Amino acid sequence: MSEDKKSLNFLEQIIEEDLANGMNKNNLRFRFPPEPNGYLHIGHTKAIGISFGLGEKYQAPVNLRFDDTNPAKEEQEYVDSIKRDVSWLGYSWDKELYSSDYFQQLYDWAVLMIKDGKAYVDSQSSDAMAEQKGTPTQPGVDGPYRNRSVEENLDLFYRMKEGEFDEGAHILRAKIDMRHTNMLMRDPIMYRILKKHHHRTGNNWCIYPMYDWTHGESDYIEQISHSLCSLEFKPHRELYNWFKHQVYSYSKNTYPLIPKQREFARLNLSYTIMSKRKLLQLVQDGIVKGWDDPRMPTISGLRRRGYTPNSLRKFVETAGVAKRDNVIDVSLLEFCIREDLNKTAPRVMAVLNPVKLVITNYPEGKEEWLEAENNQEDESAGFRKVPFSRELYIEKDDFKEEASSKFFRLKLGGEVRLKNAYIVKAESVVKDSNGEVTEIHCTYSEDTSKKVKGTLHWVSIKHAIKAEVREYDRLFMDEAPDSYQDKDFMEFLNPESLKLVEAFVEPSLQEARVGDRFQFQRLGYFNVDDDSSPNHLVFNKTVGLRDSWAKQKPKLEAQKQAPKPQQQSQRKAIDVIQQLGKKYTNLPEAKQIKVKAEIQELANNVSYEELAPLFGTAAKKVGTRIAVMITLGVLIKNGLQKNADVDAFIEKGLEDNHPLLIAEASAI
RNA sequence: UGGCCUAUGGUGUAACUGGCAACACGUCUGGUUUUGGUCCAGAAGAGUCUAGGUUCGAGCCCUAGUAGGCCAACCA
Repeated sequence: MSEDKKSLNFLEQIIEEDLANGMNKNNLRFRFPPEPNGYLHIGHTKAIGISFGLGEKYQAPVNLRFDDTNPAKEEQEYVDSIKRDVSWLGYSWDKELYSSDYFQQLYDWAVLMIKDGKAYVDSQSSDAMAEQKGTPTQPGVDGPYRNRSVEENLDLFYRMKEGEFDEGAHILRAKIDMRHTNMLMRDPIMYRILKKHHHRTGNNWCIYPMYDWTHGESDYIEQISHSLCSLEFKPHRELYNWFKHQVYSYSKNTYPLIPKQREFARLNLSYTIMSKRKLLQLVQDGIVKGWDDPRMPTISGLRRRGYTPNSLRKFVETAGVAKRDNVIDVSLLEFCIREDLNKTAPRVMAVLNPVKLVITNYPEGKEEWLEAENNQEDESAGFRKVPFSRELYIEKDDFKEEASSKFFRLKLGGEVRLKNAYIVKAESVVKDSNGEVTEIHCTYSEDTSKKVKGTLHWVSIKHAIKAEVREYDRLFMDEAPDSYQDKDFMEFLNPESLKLVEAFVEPSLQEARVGDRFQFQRLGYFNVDDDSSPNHLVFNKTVGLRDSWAKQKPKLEAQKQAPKPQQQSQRKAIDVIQQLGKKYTNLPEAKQIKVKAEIQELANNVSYEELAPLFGTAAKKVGTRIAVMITLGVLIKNGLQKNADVDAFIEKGLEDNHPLLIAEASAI
């Protein structure tokens, strides 16, 4: 019964408020309005999660509406991919709609606005209009066509629609205010002439409505209650409302509800770019193999990479919703997919970088099929058999001739457990002419009860299947590749974002089908790529396992190199005092006394020069000021001469209203 | 020279609408473990951008400043 009340994000709070103020819950309705001019990416997943998530939370319908008002850029391919991605994420829309469905209604309203003197046809060049528009800091001026008669406007607009004019000859503008502080309100364009084929309306129209004139009205027609979009549309809200009020005055009987636009910060991911234009460039320049290349931050790319819908939904949910710019660390994304796959992915063994291991006391020709647990996190996953024989592959990294006790893996004379099999002891190695280890000779023991520190994965050479493994690294080497004004994001491309590996996998993987996900034990999560076929298996590395050994290694090496800068000079006394001071006022009295003694002790190692800057500590940081006061007391006791700064600081302390500070000040 | 928005540990979000800052990721310890994974236990890390003000009391309210973002496409 204990509904753990999670705190609401600001959008949910707005909705709760509206509900509390009398809005009928049945009137709640949301929409996700992509433009079909590219593939959806992880950033869209946030927008999708917000609107569809709200729909689920309030059991309200959510429309999928394609904002298709620019025939020059939009294509059916993108419509299809978007629908596929949204469904794959596990959301279902109420209606599939298109802004282009509303072209006639929009046209009719525009005519009414012309009649009301709220819109006019402008016939200047775009340069001239840009000139008159002014700048963010300078007001615009009225253009020469602003006061055309209603008749003339009506006539010209009609003829625009009939195709009598060339592109660019005329446009329809709303008549608002050329001096408005919001540039968007300076007579925004409503229609332009575009003699292009539209993916849905064909050649029916040669005038197309602009975003601002279309988007809000589409919301209105669909009676969307809350129209949620990203922050860069905040300035548009004023215009959104202006247009809405015009059409409301024409159609309030048909469409009684007025939608409300609210804006949230879009999602940014470290080491990736999110701009559709730039992603398109990666595709067109052949940097990646397509929109669904597993290195792409597109939903289709992540899907192919092996990400699950759950992990993506969890990710955007965990990232949260607010209004400040943010950059989310990729480690959170990786955490989410590991968390999901850990519970569900069957474990198998695969060796990516093999070295041969020969068990000299295991009979040649013998083979055993040993029992292996599929997933210790999931009892229902059951068991499978894996073949064992005299000659195996293990990872090169798992063997060293000599190593410290921190190295839990195999070394000469050392013992290690082979996962699901026996314990082996390395006896000798065979090397090639370069000194590279080509074979490790071991002996095995059938006593598997012994405690050994390390466990290795392996495959039987005779039974192993060759497979192609594609290992991915981040596409960009900079945390924010498109944040530089003087550098192009392409400069940061990681030349090693894709590594092809010929791997050996256990024979059970013969049955693996495209899309199947596995954990290659001790390595990471992998899925079967679309390119895979039964006689040529292809795996993508979705993400590696957490690897605290990889983190440990550089440290150990660093330790070896630097012979320790002996007893790293401890923190300076003044810093410790400052830190103790911070919490001083929060401590129980007994502890305060102890801390005070500690400060006094430390104060003996503080110079006046170190202390003086702290006299300027902000008034409300009382704790710090008390600590400084105590320290000052010790310095004076040790013979420091008071000066004007000291007196001023003591004076200020006496005037304070915190009793502890006053006490310390007057003690001096 | 303008308008709008934002500011809380390294990162992201909270703080029941004014009661001495919580959660997740990340980092670090230790334990368990036939994955150096998982799991378990714990730690470090923020006086909430700055300065004033209101208040018994401010991360929340007010004022000013600072920093960052957005705004001049016949794109969405």
